[in-house]
Amino acid sequence: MVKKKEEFKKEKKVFQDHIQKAGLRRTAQRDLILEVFLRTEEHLTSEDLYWLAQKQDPTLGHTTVYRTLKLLTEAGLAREVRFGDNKTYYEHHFEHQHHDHMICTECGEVIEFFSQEIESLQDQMADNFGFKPTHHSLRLWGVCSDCQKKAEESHTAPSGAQPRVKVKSSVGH
Amino acid sequence: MVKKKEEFKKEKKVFQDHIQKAGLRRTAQRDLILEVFLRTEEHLTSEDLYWLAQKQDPTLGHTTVYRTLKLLTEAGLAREVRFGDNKTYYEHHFEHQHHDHMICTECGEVIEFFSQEIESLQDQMADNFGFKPTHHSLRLWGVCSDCQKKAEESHTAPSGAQPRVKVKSSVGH
DNA sequence: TTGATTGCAAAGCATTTGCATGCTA
DNA sequence: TAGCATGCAAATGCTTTGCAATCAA
Repeated sequence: MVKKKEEFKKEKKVFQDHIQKAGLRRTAQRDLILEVFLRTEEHLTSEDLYWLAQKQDPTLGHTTVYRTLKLLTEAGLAREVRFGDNKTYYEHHFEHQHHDHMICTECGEVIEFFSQEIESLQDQMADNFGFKPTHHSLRLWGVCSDCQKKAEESHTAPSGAQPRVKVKSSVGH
Repeated sequence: MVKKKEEFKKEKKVFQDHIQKAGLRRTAQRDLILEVFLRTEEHLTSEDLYWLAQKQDPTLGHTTVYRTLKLLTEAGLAREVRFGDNKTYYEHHFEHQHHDHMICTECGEVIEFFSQEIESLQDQMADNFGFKPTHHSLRLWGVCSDCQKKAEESHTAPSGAQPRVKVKSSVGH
């Protein structure tokens, strides 16, 4: 894992600025958590991030990760998302275009998508009610193309019971 | 509170059928919980429903309400919804057209809306990814027209801090 | 009679909080 | 030095589970 020194300069500045503006303090833990967050492209929970960062600083505590992720969200670097398994996931938000999610209820894969038409219709709809939207969340649950193929291949009919959503995570614990 | 004997006949049959098909048993508690649920038009939590039903049967337990709401959901009578305050709300689902929600982050009001155009675009979008959607959730958070007016009237600027979503409930405890 | 159902208490789980200690600015 | 940050343990809040007693079919 090569450390590119010049990477994430902008993001780091955003965080430093936010910390300064809020009268907070820069700490080694916050730097580490930001670094690990920026390096990881997947959606991750506080727990995921804890295990990743903990490798670099074994003294790190869960609490600090929770608190720092809130800070990153306030700074506009992260965004909280929920996929239905009752956990809070975080994704990159800085200079990332807004997008929505499709969640496969078989394998947990998360597909990001964006539709300007849907966005416009939402705004229009809100307008009809005199409602001033600040943010929104659109999620589609269903079966991704891979899992559809797998279901066809295995001639045994899939169990009728609907599985609880389980979000796939490539983060090893 | 007048009890209309002939009300909710269809819904009750749906529940009885589901119970029978699943090899379960009809009980006074389940009947009561269903009755109270059907009578209440608002979005309510298991806790809300517990307090309402508890008036009629003081021996009723929280657990039974939780379990019965799951049953109602399986039977297609109820639908789980979340508004961002980390609680599970239930709304009527049987013969109710699918709809989405706008949630006022000032007063907690929940506005239901429906747009066939948005629905179609979602399906189209899913199709682009070979994704077979089973259900979805669209929520807009923002400020309702009433709260906008109130903000204008009180010349004192509203606090900049974004309040946590608090869902209004007209259910008295 | 038999196995589903109930309600209590206890357990789970993700997240938050209190507080003594440690550390930035 | 002041007071923000940390990390542990304990608390929280919603929801689920274990289990003995009860009840529907």
